[in-house]
Amino acid sequence: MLMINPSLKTLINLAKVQAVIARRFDRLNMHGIGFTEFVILYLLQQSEEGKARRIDLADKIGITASGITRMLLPMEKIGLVTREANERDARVSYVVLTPAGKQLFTDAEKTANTLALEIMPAKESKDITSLTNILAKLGGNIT
Amino acid sequence: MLMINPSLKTLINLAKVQAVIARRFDRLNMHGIGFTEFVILYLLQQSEEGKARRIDLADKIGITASGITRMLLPMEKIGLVTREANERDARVSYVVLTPAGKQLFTDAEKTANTLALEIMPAKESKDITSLTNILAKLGGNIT
DNA sequence: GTAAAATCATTGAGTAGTCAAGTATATGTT
DNA sequence: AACATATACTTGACTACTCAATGATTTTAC
Repeated sequence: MLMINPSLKTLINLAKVQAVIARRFDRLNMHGIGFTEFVILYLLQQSEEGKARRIDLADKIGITASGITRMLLPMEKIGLVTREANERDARVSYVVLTPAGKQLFTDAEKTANTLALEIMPAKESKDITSLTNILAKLGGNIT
Repeated sequence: MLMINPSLKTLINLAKVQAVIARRFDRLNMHGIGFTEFVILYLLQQSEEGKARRIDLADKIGITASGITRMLLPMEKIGLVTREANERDARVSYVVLTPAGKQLFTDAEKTANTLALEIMPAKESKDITSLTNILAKLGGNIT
């Protein structure tokens, strides 16, 4: 029985915990969207102008450029976001939050908050702070 | 700009960090296996008899029964694991680690350990302990 | 000012899962 | 003993990504 180091063991548990949590969120099926889509709406809503470059969204949520293209396709189709060109750089295509997208986020946010508190109750604030700090060191920089 | 609660924000960062780490592990392409397959080999190797029920493996790594069936198929095909019946319960089919599977784990473990230490250096032992404890509360019970 | 290198986004092909439904067996209830 | 419920696993159909390659544009270096 080979031993593995504590770092690796921790990363294995991180993967497990995340898998279970992700499934719980996705099963909520919040107003028709999944967890990643919810995070995209959150980031757009939270940005100054309600828009962002595709590559920046991808980096923030930790998926690839290809992944963001594919996630956004159905979201554009159902009208949660639209496309906008950048006048100074023709390579860039902004993702813009629509009023419908903003409204859906507002609704979904309530459901998501409830589940999040079920998983990590506010009274565990020490753990929440501690976890946030560790995740920040690991690249979790979403504010 | 709607605020979301700290618990939810933490879970969003957890998802991001995990996505990035998972991709790093999978890109290693450790001797032909991915991260989840590595964890399956680890759990089998670490078990008393080098075998486990499918459902128990699934629960431990946080995927569904369906998911474990699909993960194991190619692993059986390349001979890392085999199947064994349970005499007392015909519903059960054990997953058994083969010598080839054990050998591959031994090799892959070195690569995985190195990357894990790159992500969470051993000198951050306080963080590792702290993260392990928090993950344990969230259901991360792999030892 | 042109060539080389970098960046942004998309596409084709594939993988690692999901859920819902189904099969087989076992267990609990009366 | 019979019937209902629960458990273990698999399958069909799907989703949410991945990588590698490509096209288009911009930036950098000479």
